[in-house]
Amino acid sequence: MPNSKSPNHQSAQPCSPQAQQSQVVDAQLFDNQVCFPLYSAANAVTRAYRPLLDAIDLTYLQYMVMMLLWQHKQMNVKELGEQMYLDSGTLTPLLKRLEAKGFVERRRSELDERVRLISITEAGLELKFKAQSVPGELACKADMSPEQAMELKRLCQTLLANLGS
Amino acid sequence: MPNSKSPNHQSAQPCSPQAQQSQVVDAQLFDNQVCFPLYSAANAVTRAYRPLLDAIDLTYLQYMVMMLLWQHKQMNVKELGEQMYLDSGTLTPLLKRLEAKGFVERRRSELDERVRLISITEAGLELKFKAQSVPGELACKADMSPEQAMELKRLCQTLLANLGS
DNA sequence: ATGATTTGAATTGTGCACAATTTAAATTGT
DNA sequence: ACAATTTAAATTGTGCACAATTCAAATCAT
Repeated sequence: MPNSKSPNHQSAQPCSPQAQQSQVVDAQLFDNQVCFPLYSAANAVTRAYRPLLDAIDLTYLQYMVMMLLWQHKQMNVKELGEQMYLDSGTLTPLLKRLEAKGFVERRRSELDERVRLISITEAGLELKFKAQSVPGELACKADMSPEQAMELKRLCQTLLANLGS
Repeated sequence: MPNSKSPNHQSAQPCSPQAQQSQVVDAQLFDNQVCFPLYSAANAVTRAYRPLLDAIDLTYLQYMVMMLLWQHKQMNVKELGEQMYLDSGTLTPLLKRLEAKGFVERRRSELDERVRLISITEAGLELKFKAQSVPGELACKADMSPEQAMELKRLCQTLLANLGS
């Protein structure tokens, strides 16, 4: 067993289908889906952020990029992609839009011409203050206990890790 | 208190910011976000389904629609939208694509000409058998215990309900 | 009955996601 | 040194999401 990933659970139907549960669940029934509520909740979150972020002219994803840049000041596309589980196909146009709004600067690295360095601008830094109330307002809408929120986060991170890539 | 929705928790920062926690968390720090892992996990799920669904020429969302139609045989756009938390702007083109593939039929209701009835075709019904292994294969990739899966689902449904609409 | 309102879908336009491909620069192997 | 490979971004094309608008049919109000 040369793998650090040990658990190997089986939920609705087992991995090797020798089945025979007393509680037979129809895994092809819409209401028995686990991931669709996840999918819908993720959409609901971006919908809930939208009116809060409209005021500072950011989408939810752009807001997440800005959050990384408030912290790191400068990152390249690969680093952003690793943090956000996104590739250049998604990030390049998004970063161009942030550049057009004046919140980031996109220039080539001088050490490695392939690398595109994304750095925050003065206007981008100011956004951090304008966005101060956003987390609290969203937490209010979401109305989850800290325990529920942490558990949700933990489970999502586990799933994300298990699904790999 | 004329509201059935009672809890009103406050997580990262309280709704009315009179703050002062011993454990001060910076809600503007990327790593402290609760919803971004949710967002990333949802993307990872559709990514994980993709190779499984390619064989039957369905996207994840199309697969969810087919699941509803395997059960109900016929639904209108509004009913689909209520189940899936999506509107006609998303569903109409998706249903046209399913129609083009021959998995559903789209016709007007004769009782109410505004209503578009979506009914499953023979080919659409056959998909249910071809897709039999999909839930098990995904469960295997996800590798969550039944308890974890149920808890994740429950938390997502709570969040979805709290965020409303 | 008919004008006003409401309702169910469709349309339009913007912004993700992401597979697949392309481009150019850096690195590796001999 | 330089051909082959690898790597970082960008590009292309398809399919969601969703706000906003439009359109037509049904319902309501007088």
